[in-house]
Amino acid sequence: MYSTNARKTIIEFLENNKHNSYSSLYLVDKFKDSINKATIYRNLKTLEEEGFIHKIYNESNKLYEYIYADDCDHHFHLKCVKCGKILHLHCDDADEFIGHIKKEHKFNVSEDITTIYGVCEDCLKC
Amino acid sequence: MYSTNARKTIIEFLENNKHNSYSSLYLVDKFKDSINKATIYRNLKTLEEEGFIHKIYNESNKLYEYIYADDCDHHFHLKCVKCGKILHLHCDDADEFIGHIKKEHKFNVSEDITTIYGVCEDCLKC
DNA sequence: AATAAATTGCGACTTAGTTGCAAATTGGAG
DNA sequence: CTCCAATTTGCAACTAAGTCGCAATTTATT
Repeated sequence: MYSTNARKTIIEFLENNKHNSYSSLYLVDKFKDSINKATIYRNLKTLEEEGFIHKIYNESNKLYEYIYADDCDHHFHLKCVKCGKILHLHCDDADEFIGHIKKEHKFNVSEDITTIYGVCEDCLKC
Repeated sequence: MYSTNARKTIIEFLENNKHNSYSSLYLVDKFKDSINKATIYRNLKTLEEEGFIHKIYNESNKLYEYIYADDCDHHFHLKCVKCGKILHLHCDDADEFIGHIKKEHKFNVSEDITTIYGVCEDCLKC
């Protein structure tokens, strides 16, 4: 994977915003004057394939969203539907829950492609 | 809500296929000779607003999917990424897990808009 | 510096989903 | 049953996120 200006810009932005997810559209708009949208989409695709970022499923079902993959395997993501913030659920209770679903409901959960939606603490006050 | 032929056809189909989800595109194609696609989308929207069906989030992030809402509130849906089958997770362990997330992780989970992905028992054999 | 491979920009394209509008259908009041 | 307003439909044009082919540029290697 070559290190290009476009790629560096995208990675730098995502690295500096690990706690939120950023939709493809947000990135396309943010860098519209410096990086072509096809380039952004191609980079997001490559970065995901190489494991640098994770693609998650947007509740609007319209946009791709990405989070910087800081060792993002094997845990659920909690996404606040109000502010967009992502929480990484490292938690034994989650493992137990998954084990229970496997044993009692005969279903093998894939944490990595599942996003749990809800409202975070900060947004509950609003 | 008026009872029209188009609406009756769509409801009947969804009622007879409660165990799977059907994407908007599937319905558009299935009834392409008898119902205009705008009518299908408008009906899906109306039916969802009235609570007859649930819209869920497709892992491809490209298509709307719907399940017939047979008292579909307050539980997770498990969706098999291989066959598309939906399981309705009525389960105390889920409630405990949600309670734990609320208490320890300060996050209020919305079960109704969350779909848990994985592989079902049947597809595990393949 | 030369070269091959990877990447970019551009613009045209694809396609799921939406919208405006006139025509048709529905259901309730009289 | 008939009339009428409200709802729904079909159609075609539109929107917009994302993709693709290709020529031009950039990158890494020797």
